[in-house]
Order: sequence, then C-alpha cells, then structure tokens
Amino acid sequence: MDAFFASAEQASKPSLRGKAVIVGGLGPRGVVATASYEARVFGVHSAMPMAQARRLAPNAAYLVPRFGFYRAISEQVMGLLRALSPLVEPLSLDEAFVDLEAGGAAWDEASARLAGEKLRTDIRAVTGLTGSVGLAASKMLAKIASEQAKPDGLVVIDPGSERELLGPMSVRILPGVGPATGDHLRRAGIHTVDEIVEAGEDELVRLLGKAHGHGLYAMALARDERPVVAERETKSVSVEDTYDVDIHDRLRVGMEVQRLADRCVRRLRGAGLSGRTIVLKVRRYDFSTLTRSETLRGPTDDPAVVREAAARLLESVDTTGGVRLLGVGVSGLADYTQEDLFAQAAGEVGEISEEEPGDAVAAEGVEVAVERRFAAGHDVVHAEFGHGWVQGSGLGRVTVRFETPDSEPGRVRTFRVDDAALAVAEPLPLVPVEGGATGLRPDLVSHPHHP
DNA sequence: TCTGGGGTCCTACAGCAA
DNA sequence: TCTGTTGCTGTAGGACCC
Repeated sequence: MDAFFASAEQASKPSLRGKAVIVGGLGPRGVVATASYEARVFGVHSAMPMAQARRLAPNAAYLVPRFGFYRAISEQVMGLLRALSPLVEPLSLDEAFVDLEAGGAAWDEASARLAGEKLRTDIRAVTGLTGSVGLAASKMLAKIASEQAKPDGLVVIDPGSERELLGPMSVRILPGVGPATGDHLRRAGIHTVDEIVEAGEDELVRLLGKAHGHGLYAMALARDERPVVAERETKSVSVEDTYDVDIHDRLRVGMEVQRLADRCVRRLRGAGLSGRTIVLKVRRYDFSTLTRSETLRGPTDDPAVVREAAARLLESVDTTGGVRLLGVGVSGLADYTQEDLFAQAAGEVGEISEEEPGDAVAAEGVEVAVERRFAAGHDVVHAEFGHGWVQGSGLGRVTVRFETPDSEPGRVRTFRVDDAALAVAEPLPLVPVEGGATGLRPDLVSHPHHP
C-alpha cells in the first residue's frame, strides 16, 4: 500500500486530501510513522523525529496512528491476496509476498501482469486506496520492483534482466543492508551491487561475517531462493514505553517495570502463549540501551512470576542519570502453559492489575486524560452535528471537523471537552457498501451519519 | 525538543557436558 | 586422568525491517 497510514487518513478525512499529512507519535519524543507524498516534498519521511518534521512542514496535518482502523483495511487487502494463492506472507500491515505460481494465479509474465493489475483494481474497489505491485522471480526482486512501482503502479522484472538491473544500484537496496552495513561497505570502497560481486564472496565474508557475507553475495548475484512462508510462529512478545521526560526516581522506574510486565503478560495470554525467558530493556538518558534477561525453569504466563523476574533484572541496572525507555519482553515461547502447576494448584497465580488508563488518569490528572480520549485524528460523533474527527484539543476544548469519507470537506467547530453531546466514535468504512453490510470488522463500524 | 514500537536474525562469549 | 575439541544453552548486544 502506498503511504498506507497517511493515505487511509486522507481517505477517511476529505479535508486532508491533497494535503501534507504526517502520522506518528505526537509527544515530544515521537517519530514519523508515515508521511503522505505531499509531505515528502518537504523532506519528511518515516522514522524522522517529529520535531524535525514540524520544522520542515509546520502546516501539515499531524495525526496519531489508529492501528485498529488500519488493521481492518489490511485484513481486506490480505483477503484479496489469499484469493490469489494460499502462500501469502505478510511483512507488515501494508505489505506481503504472494507466491502466484503456487496459487495457480500466474504461470508466465503475461498472466502475472494480468493478476497484478486485477489485484490493484480490486484493492482500489474494496478499500478506496491505492496499492503497488512488484512482480519478479524472487522475494528480493519483487520487493525492489514494488518499491519502484510506488505510488500506484506495477513493475515487472523480467527473468534474465535481474543482474543488469541490480548492478549499478546502491548496496542499500539489498535486503539486510542498513546504515551500519552500508557504511562498512563504503569504507571498503564498495558502493554498488556490481562492486559487491567484484569484491568476491571471500572478501564479503571477511568484512561482514559468515551468514551476512554469504547471504549478501548471493543477493548481489540476484540469487534468492527464500520461499514464501505463510505461517510463521511468534518468537517473542514485548512491550515498551518511551517517556516524555526521563524518569529519575528509582521507585517510579520500578513501578513502570511492573506495569509493563503486566501489559506484556496480557498480550502473551491474549495470544495463548507462555514463555521461559524474561527480558528487561532499559534505554538511559544518553540513549545507551541495555538488556538483561533471565531464563526460568519452565514457561509461564503468570503475571506475578514475570513481574518478579523483571524486578530482579532491574536490580542489576544502574539508572542514575535517568531512563527514557523501559521495556519488558518474553521469549522462548510455548503455546501451552506447562507452567507452575504447583502455583496453579495452590491458587497462587497472580492477577493482572486492572487496565491502565485508570492509572494514567490518577497520575496525570483529568484534563490530560480527557484530551487523550479525544486524540488528534480520532473519530467522534456529536448529537447535533453528526460524525467528525478531532482536529485538536487543549485547554479544556476540543476542535472537531465534521465530515465523513464520502462527504465534502466539512466545517470545524469547537466544544468543551465535557460537552455531553460529544462522544468518541468508531471509524466509518472508506467505501460505501451496499445492502447495509460493510467491509470493515463489525467492531470497528458505526452507522453513517450526516450532519 | 533528536532519535517509536514491535519484531527478527546474527554474533560473541562463558560455562558446561560429552 | 588430563587435555583439547565440539556443541549446546544462556546471556548481551547490534543490525535491520516496517
């Protein structure tokens, strides 16, 4: 999908179409998740600190991501992909590999092109958004092709033309070559894919180590036999928070770790998993990051056990100077809980403390909590004016723009945050669906409502 | 106002066992 | 019995990806 989060927001909010839209964390330490193409003109791109984005594009619309909304759209698209082949490997909410041959959906270039164009048409019809398709003989090349196809295009890499295409390109297009490896290669005088080939496999292994060296050399020769894998097992579950300001108080650090442990266990249990290894992650004031881990005798999904392990791990960490991030994770997963049978028999399995919004309210005050409820970009409904979205909030006020995916750009009105006529609402489907049925997940859908 | 959150994979090293 | 090799497990860190 093209600029997925930003495009979904533009489709949802007519007044943002054709405008610079930036989706990401809005706090003082947020980063950009997705910038619309209009915002990219200003130099804004993914992973850029939000503060820098605001300097580059002060007049853009800044929105918080709505993952539930994106997930619903993603599931529609993944459904279309699975109709092409059972071998679909999602990489993220907005990207997937499809083995067209395995699905019998394509057997040569012409049939592949046809399937790709039909897919693009279907994506547009079902979601109202544009997607791009890359067609090639391997995952690496399909990925490169889809990058070239963006936005709203289709690119085929003909079998036989791969080496010629790849040769002059930067090493950075190869999967697994990021900033660090890119620098490493550059210092060795290797800038292009051709220069990797010239350097030879032995030299690459010497520079980058065994796995990476062999792998990259193969990629440079356009040799990529990695299969499309439909189901991959989860290997770890983790949660982490970056705090708006560093935490210095050791007691507070301990409390945060407990909350993260609970959140992590909630996710673990939600997935029906348990795990043996507990990991604590600490990022300090100077951005230095360290992890501490402990492996238990057997897998657990007991919040008390995870909390205690995390607390023990914290004891070995020096937090003087302050911490900016804390995280708790569990790996060594099993899909059953062989676990603490003794504790269970004794009825000692801990309870997970109740949801945190409550805690946050207590800690930060009602004003902030209410403003958080009306987060920028989220949908609301007003008894008199109908469906809209929060354009901004602060000082006890919420500014709402009243419009829906299929309306004209709407008008803006401001309310008090405690206005009884104003309530949080679910996103509306981007494409009107006949017969009352809707394409979105039932729990994300509310009824169209016009002011 | 520098730098999110959720993952995966690889490497290196220590300790232990065969 | 001592020594060296190998392989596995646990731990820590780093790179990369979206």
